[in-house]
Amino acid sequence: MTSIDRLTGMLDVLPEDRLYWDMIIDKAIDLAGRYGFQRINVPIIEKDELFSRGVGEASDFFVKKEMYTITEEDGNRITLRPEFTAGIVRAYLQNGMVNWPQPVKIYSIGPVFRRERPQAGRFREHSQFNPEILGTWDPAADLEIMMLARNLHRELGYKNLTFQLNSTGCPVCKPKYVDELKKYLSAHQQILSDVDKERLKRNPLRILDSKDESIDELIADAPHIVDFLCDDCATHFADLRQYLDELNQPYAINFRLVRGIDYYTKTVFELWDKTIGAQASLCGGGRYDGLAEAIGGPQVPGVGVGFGIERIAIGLKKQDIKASTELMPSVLLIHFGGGTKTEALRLTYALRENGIASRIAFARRPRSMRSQMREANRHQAAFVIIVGEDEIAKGEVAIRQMESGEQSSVQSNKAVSWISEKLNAS
RNA sequence: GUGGCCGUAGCUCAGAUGGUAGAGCGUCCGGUUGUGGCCCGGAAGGGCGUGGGUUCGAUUCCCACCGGUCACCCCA
Repeated sequence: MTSIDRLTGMLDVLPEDRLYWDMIIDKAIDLAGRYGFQRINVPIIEKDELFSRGVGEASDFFVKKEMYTITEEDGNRITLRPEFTAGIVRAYLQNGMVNWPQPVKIYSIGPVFRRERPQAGRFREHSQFNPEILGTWDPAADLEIMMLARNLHRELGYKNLTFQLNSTGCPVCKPKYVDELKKYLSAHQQILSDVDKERLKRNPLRILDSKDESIDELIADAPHIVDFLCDDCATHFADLRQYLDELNQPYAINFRLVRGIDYYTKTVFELWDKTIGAQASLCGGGRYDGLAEAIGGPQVPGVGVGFGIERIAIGLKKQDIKASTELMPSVLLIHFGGGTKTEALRLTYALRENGIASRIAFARRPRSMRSQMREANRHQAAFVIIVGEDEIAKGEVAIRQMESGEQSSVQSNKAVSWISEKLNAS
């Protein structure tokens, strides 16, 4: 009985689930490599300003106090990262990656923290795989990020995923659109829910993805961002769509797709799996051409995506996709204390040095053979090596193959090679 | 931050119109001399989420709080 519990919204990932994590992360690393990305680590904690200026003080991370921020004794405010991109862009600037061959393609994997109320598929600590392409305006970079997103899921076994794609414009064209939208929605304010009325004041764009179905028609008739894009944004969007079409990659234009982080420009997209619950977004990303400037650097265009590892794992399980549970064949060393224990220990380490998974039956005082055999069975040992007094007297050990029950006497100093041969043969 | 549902052993769950709790699984030990998976026996493990209130007495009634879960919000 533990008296101290896990913090709200935190997760213990047990061995069974960890298999899914390994599968997802292995695939992410594999794909990132094939796409030419290099892995970096960035700190879990950054200065508060990185996120207030990067993510944007108008975003809900700030207004709803969803970040874990602590004020140090000297007054510095430091924050547990609520997302990856700002830190990666900061690292790009600080480490002079502007002088590397462009674009720079890097990714990071690790936890991020947001103090939200937990829900199906939503946790206060969650882990992300986060690739970014920095230093190019080419919409083919947007395509590459989207292809990486889709293919990661595809190669993991996901079926029937479609992209939700939209453009969110840029500082040139977006404000005009927001004005128009606000005007339109204000004129119909009376049919908005209280929540949406609140959003109308704070962030009218968010009404587009309101879950209030009674305003679906209202929104369908609302001004569309695509009709307001400036030439630059419109061309970018058209080019990206052309690439997707030419590569036969299906996607759904979703003009109601808006993202909560302020730094996005032009392309925004998500990949959904509705079976997870209300939190359907497996990954979300887009372009952020103004972020580097916002945190004090030169203008560096960028595009990236964040994958929620927990959500992908949940989705895989719901689709009955199994993570590999194959165990390395292993050996259990059985002994009866005294000299037999010493010999068993010696053999255990010798086996391990030779690449054979092995474990010794732990016991402060000698345990019965039956008990130790049961342990071998429970741990699904492939072999048991019995080191008893009789065997030691003859310089031998008894080796039992658990599945067949076949048992042989082997010279002690040949035990490791005997098992190696058996393993190689099978 | 708001709302619905839930809160009995590690897990899945029983339980009494209020008299201080059980099962299955799991774990550990054992079933004659050093041998597993089946079977059998035994043990450990819970002041029934926490704190108040009502009562002679509450795990069972009431309230609050905490936690879990789902949804809103927001997001991966």
